[in-house]
Amino acid sequence: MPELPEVETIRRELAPELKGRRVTVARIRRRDIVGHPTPRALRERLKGAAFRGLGRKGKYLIARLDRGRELVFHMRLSGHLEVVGQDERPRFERARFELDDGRALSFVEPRVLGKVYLVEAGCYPPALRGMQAMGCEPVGDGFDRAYLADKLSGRKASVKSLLLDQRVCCGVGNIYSDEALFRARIRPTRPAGGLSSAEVGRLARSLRSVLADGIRWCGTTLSDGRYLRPGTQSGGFQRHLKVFGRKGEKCRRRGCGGTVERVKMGNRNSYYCPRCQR
DNA sequence: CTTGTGTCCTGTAGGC
DNA sequence: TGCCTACAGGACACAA
Repeated sequence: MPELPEVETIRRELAPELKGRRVTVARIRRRDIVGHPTPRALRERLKGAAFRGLGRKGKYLIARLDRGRELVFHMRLSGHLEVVGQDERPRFERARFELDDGRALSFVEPRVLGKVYLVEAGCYPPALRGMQAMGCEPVGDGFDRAYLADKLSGRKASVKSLLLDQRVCCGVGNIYSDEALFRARIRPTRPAGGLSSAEVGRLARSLRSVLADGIRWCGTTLSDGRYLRPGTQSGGFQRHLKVFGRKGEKCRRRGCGGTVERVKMGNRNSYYCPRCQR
């Protein structure tokens, strides 16, 4: 499930491949993969488009094109991007952008929940309003205790559910929110507004550090292999997970001896150590 | 406005 | 062996 560190890794590894390239032909294998405009309009407008750079906002990957346009990708749960040779066609390829060097950018998304959008920069359609409403990035400027306190204060919802809210912590998903809460020693079920100032400070710092570590290790590839880097290598952060996916296993904090538990909140799982996290 | 729930989608794991 | 169900989960629509 690509979250901020995974999308950032894709951005860094794809950028040199796309530099100076043009799209010759866009092929849409599954219509539902196109979020805006229509598959036909996207195909027509993309013909000959040149890549100018690769950016990222939260979990969105943004390819800047010529004439002020942007090709925006969202991987959702299982998407990934890779540059492949002419004759290579990855399984679950949903869209393919042939490049002028004979290779192709392939958008692979087994579950077809991901989307690709072609838009005018700064003029986003309703389908992308989530991207505009996004809050501060935990890896960027302005994400500190004061910012987080403002977002969490007075809220009765669980701190976990608010960390997943992209208007609060853009780029954070299920894995990194659980890991950040572990580092901050806070239970995911705690009402957000009930955190002390010190806890909010710890949480802000933990989010920054866990995402930075995720980027350093090129993201998290779970045993299901849902996330892969553009060269189809695995990330490395799964080796550093303290709680996520470790239900029933021993807490990794030295001298703790607790057992990781899993709670279902809404329809998603949260993992935590009941001894370390209060 | 806030909060919780259901839905999208499809491959895979696990049960029987 | 093979079928069937539950599950994964980010974002959003919608209800209370």
